Amino acid sequence: MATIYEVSELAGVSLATVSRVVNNNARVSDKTKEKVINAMNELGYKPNTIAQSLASNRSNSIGLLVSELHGPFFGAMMSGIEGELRAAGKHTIIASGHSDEQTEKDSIEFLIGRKCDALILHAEAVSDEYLLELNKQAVQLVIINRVVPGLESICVSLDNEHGGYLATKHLIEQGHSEFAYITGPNWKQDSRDRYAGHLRALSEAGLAQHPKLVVEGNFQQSGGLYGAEQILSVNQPFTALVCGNDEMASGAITKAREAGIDIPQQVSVIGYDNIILADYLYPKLTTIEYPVHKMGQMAAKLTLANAYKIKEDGITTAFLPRLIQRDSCITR
Amino acid sequence: MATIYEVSELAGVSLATVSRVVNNNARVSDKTKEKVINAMNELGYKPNTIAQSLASNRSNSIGLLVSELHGPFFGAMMSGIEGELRAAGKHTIIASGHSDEQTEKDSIEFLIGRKCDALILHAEAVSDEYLLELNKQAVQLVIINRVVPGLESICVSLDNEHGGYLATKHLIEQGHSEFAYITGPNWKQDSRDRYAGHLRALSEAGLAQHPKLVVEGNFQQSGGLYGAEQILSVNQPFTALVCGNDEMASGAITKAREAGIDIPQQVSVIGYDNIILADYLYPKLTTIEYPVHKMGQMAAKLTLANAYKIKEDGITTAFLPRLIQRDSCITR
DNA sequence: AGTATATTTGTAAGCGCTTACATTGTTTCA
DNA sequence: TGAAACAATGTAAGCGCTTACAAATATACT
Repeated sequence: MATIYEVSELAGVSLATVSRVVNNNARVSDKTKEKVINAMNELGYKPNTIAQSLASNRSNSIGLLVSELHGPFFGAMMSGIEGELRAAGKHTIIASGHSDEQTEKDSIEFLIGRKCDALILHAEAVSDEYLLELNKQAVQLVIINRVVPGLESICVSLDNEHGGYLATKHLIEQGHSEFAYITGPNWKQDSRDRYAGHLRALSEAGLAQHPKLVVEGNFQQSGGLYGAEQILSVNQPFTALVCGNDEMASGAITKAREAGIDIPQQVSVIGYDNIILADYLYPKLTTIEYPVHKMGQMAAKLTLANAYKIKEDGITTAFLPRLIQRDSCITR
Repeated sequence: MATIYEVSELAGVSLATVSRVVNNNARVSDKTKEKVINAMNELGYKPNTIAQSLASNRSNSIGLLVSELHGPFFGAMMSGIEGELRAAGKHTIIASGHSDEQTEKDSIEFLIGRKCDALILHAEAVSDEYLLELNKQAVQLVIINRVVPGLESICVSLDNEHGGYLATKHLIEQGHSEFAYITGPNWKQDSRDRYAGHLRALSEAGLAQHPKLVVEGNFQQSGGLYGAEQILSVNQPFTALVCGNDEMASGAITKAREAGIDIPQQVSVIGYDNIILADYLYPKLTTIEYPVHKMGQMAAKLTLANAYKIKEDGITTAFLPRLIQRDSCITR
């Protein structure tokens, strides 16, 4: 691999001049620039980005921490972020945290070690204090899907409580009064928020949640399978099932169908997230939209604005969920 | 951030000694090692991985090129690869190529520029020649889901032709003789291979593919929607629909249902890949298993073996697909 | 023409590490 | 006891770039 030195030799200029044309950040006469560019082409020169990073303490790349590399939620998020950053000529370095505190910390350290210019974090397991501390250091931070008190301006989030409220309110308006609920993992804030919204809608309507009809799931299809099984086993009647997310709704529908229950005739089901799958389930899933792709884009824009002072307009950090009506909920 | 120099000062030893204990690659007396470790802890020292890479020309990280960051196929692949590499203490740097030649090249260059010790590539758009050339350079390569002549030993792949054959053969055995087919993009080798297998099964049974009943899709749900629409519009009877992958099958089923066609009573549908979604569709989708997660793991193992001489056993590069029977295909 | 000013280029000191080689200290054994 | 062999540590030269600062050259103005 050719180095900047060889280019400078061939072009008959100094290292500094080559560096200047590579980075296009200082005046170089057209004549010299041309010589350098020719030399670069002839040698097939590609800057060593590692050396660039070490010398400049910048890397033109942004670290992204997600919980998992698979699944529609993170897929859409990564995709939204990467697309936006790529358009701005920045690279994305992705690391996964597996919702585990130590793994999240390791990954964050890896990203910092790789001299990322900024970090976009979907961190679930580390504490607020840790994030506050991180923010105090030089790293530019954007936090996605979480609100850390004191860091509101860099937290891109959805009002999950409101979404939970919307879902249940919709069902109440459709005449339902007996609810089952499959939550996400209770240690996750978004899961708790969604459930809180559900309870608020209920109490507003003078209704209550039967405790035997709420079961903790895992935000995955298997959790929906399991949750539906539990709920059906308690022999407590209900006409609507609220799920913490679409994947669990999909599992629950499958299990209910196996049990001979007709969705939505006997039980209405509502999900959360509006992942692409929702539109292809049978029945098509009524759900709450989580604009994760858009939010990813926004997180990226915010990062670009903060880390590179690139002017971006229309920056919002607080997103509002909305109801997507399809076929899995019907009037009672 | 503390540097190795500060650690050496505090511990009262030389830079070299600190480096030795960090890398644990040369004899250091226990006493000295302890002093150094204490100093590192006291300062919260983390090696600057960029500087390490530059100096050592290694990075303990492996570059991964995928086509997209979203979607169940790449999700499972990334997940399989990353898990295996993480277990070996290596980091994964992911870049996406968007099935575009220039973008793939850019991303590969980015990964090389980041001094990845090896590359795992899901490259669809670059030529065989390009990959051969790349392989000649110092970079360790593993290619996934593609067989490049001359590079067989580093290509982890599935016999797509055989899978296509299995799918159609299964339907033939179930008594079907009139087939519709929604292909993936024709420029993709795996898509063509699957279709070739379909044709082979057909001709083996003395059957032929009606040309009006084959339409080119895009490997996404929208392609299934579109494909089914096209096929239904030609008014040519068929009893079985073979889809190039599960996502298109899901779209096709949705569209067929909208058209009032009962799946599988009127038309049997088979997919390909066995993505997680297949098990949650209604009817549950009969499909061909593409063990992408396993193949990802295998690609990672192969990489570890080649790039770091880590002994791994049970390395195979050629995978065989198999039929997964569920509810979307019935005997005629 | 001579000076002041702006533009272009070069020089050289790092960035934080690794590692070949040199040096010093410690054993071993004839 | 002293030379040979080995173990532990230090020295210093890079790795391929960026970037202050200095130097050289071009341009403007009186």
